[in-house]
Amino acid sequence: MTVLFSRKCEYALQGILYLAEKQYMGNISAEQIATDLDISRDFISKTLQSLVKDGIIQSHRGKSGGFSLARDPNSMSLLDIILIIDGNSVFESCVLGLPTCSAESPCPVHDKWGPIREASRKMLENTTVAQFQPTTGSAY
Amino acid sequence: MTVLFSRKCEYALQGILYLAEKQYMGNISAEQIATDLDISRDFISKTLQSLVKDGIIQSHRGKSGGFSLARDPNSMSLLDIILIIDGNSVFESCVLGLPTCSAESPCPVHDKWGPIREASRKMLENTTVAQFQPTTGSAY
DNA sequence: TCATAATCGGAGTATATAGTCCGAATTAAA
DNA sequence: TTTAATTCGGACTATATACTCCGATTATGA
Repeated sequence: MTVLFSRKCEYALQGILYLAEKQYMGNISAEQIATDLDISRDFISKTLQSLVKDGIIQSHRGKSGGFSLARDPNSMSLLDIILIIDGNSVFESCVLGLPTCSAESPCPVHDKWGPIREASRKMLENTTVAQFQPTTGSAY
Repeated sequence: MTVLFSRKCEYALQGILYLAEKQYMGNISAEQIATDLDISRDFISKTLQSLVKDGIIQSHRGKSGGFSLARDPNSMSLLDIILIIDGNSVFESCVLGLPTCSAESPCPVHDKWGPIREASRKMLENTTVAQFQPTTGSAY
């Protein structure tokens, strides 16, 4: 089971952080990414293709083609990626699954969960893709 | 989509907190619970049945039968229920889904996620079912 | 210009989770 | 002892997610 994000989102985050790490190498093939991350080639390929549509990464066909980052890593937070793929339901939904839970009619743990949810959101918002580029010292 | 727990687990938590709230009334029928929580009768029934097997709640068949808490609400934390139904993978798995992530070979957000994970765990551990009984002042 | 290496994209399969249906067993009370 | 109300339990269906397959398209470089 996943923790907070869908499997697709997990793979997307892994893929993007990997691309940031290898950005200086230019285009990276799906084959290469699949091998290094130990994910099926066809599946990571599909996931990355949808990120291309979202404008997060670039792709180039043909010989010496592959994937690379499309945006400035400094202005791309993990939260940005998560919102694009999973939406913000994880930051809005009741942790007990009560559809009626809100500030006005809170569920039994609403107030206790709020600060934790905010902390995770802030953490993901303040973590940029750039932090995983080799020059800033990553530990892949 | 769910936030942290499986849908089954969400329903179980809702059901147990509801039973704590109504404990003084004795057995509550699946019909009644389903109506009040707005869940399908058959489905909440199945979920509660498995909680009976786990020893968390009691059931009684026949006329005026129904479900009630089996344990002392003071010694039953939300964490206990979650561990029984979903296991502890949510507190152990890498938030990015990397199978190799650990303290020795941490993923890029491992250290940032750790404290948040611990905070949620503590919150759930320190929240007992008893806190939702009418005498202690609940807000259903 | 041709062979090769790569993404693209659509359609399909697999699996887990979610949810339903209904008859049998059980119990309380009239 | 009969009736009504309830859980029990097994089999079934639906749906979303995860994942695969493969031919078409595109680009590079010899």
